[in-house]
Amino acid sequence: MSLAPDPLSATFAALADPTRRAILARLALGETSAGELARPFAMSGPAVTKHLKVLERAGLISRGRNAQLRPAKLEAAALHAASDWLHAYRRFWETKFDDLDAYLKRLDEEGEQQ
Amino acid sequence: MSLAPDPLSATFAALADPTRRAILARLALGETSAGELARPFAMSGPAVTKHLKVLERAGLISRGRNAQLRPAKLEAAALHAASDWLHAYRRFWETKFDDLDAYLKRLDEEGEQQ
DNA sequence: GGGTTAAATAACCTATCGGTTAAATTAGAA
DNA sequence: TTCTAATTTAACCGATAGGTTATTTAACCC
Repeated sequence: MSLAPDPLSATFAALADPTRRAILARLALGETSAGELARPFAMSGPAVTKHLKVLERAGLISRGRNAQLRPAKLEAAALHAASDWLHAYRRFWETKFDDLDAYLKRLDEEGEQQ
Repeated sequence: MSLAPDPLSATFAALADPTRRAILARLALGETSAGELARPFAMSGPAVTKHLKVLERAGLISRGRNAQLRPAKLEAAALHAASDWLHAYRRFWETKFDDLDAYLKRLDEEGEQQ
């Protein structure tokens, strides 16, 4: 069994996967079953089960029970904690936008990547 | 070489490590060298170099040059993008807090009736 | 009970992560 | 040039991540 990381690390790690972010986006529209969540992805059922487990351990979702279905529901507290952490840096990017030199350099570097 | 993930995934993955978040917190106070960043951690130099590389590939920092030193500097744009993503869910947890607020208010009013 | 459907578990595979030590690089100082 | 300091690169290691297929469990329906 893996050692439990701190909650914030677990949250950011859970968000670091586009499939999981898509699942959260879907759940923001309302709770739904694992099968329904799996449908849009070219991915096996067990893979989705694993993603849901990661999200659950990060506190980002909770699971319910409705006959054979195990609906997943968005739990926003962990998102809130992640947002709070980032918020501490907001001051930083708001005050640094007048750094034209860094801006142009970044644009140039991004251009080279493609 | 690893396949480049999408930028948002790279950012969240970079934030999913307490050492790297501590590095960013230090850099929010001002740019500094790799050695200075390594000092508070019980960790070898190469390990810090790797963390800095992860942060750099995520666009969260940039590196400079000052003699033998390679000062790292916080780059806030990627943090901004991550914050924007989370912001889309703000409505969700704020609604929940509104619900809680209304619930407490209702409890209070019901209490007054008795 | 027997069949069907939804989901989870088990076992496995490959790639990436986070660390190590040892060697190479880069730049200044004597 | 030679020495020294800061950092990176190379090579390696064990653990974790993200996927697969096959099997099992859970709950409903007849």
